[in-house]
Amino acid sequence: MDIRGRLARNVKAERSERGWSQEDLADASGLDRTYISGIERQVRNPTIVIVERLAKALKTTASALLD
Amino acid sequence: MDIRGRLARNVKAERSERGWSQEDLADASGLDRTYISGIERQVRNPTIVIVERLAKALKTTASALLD
DNA sequence: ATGTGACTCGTAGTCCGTC
DNA sequence: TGACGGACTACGAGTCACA
Repeated sequence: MDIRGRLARNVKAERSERGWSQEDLADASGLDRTYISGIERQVRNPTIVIVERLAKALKTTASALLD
Repeated sequence: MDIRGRLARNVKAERSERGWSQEDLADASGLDRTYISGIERQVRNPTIVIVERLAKALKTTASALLD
């Protein structure tokens, strides 16, 4: 599984653990809802600054999201 | 320290642990020497795919580089 | 051996939608 | 609720000459 797959898996896991929709995460992170969708479908290659924003919204770390 | 700072610190640490120049890392990762320089000076905001390439060249993980 | 500015080109990331 | 598309702007990828 490549790095995009791992990010997708971890974001989905953290998000549903909170019972959040993609839109909830979009609001919490200040990112676009379609962009969250793209990350989870592995069609996006985000920058590390974006991964950090996701991590903060999900109360975890960038490292954990890429594990 | 933000995520770019942590990446810069960890790349520098792993690189000098191997006694590698920026150019050695550039060769091993297939990236340009000046691009490596930009990452270490925190003027770049690389994508996760780039971080993965650096991690492989340094025989570590993307997670570790962002810790 | 490294820092830096400038550049082209592709894609990151946003916003509007429909299904 | 989420997949997916089109159009758009901003910025990252990748490279060079020079200090």
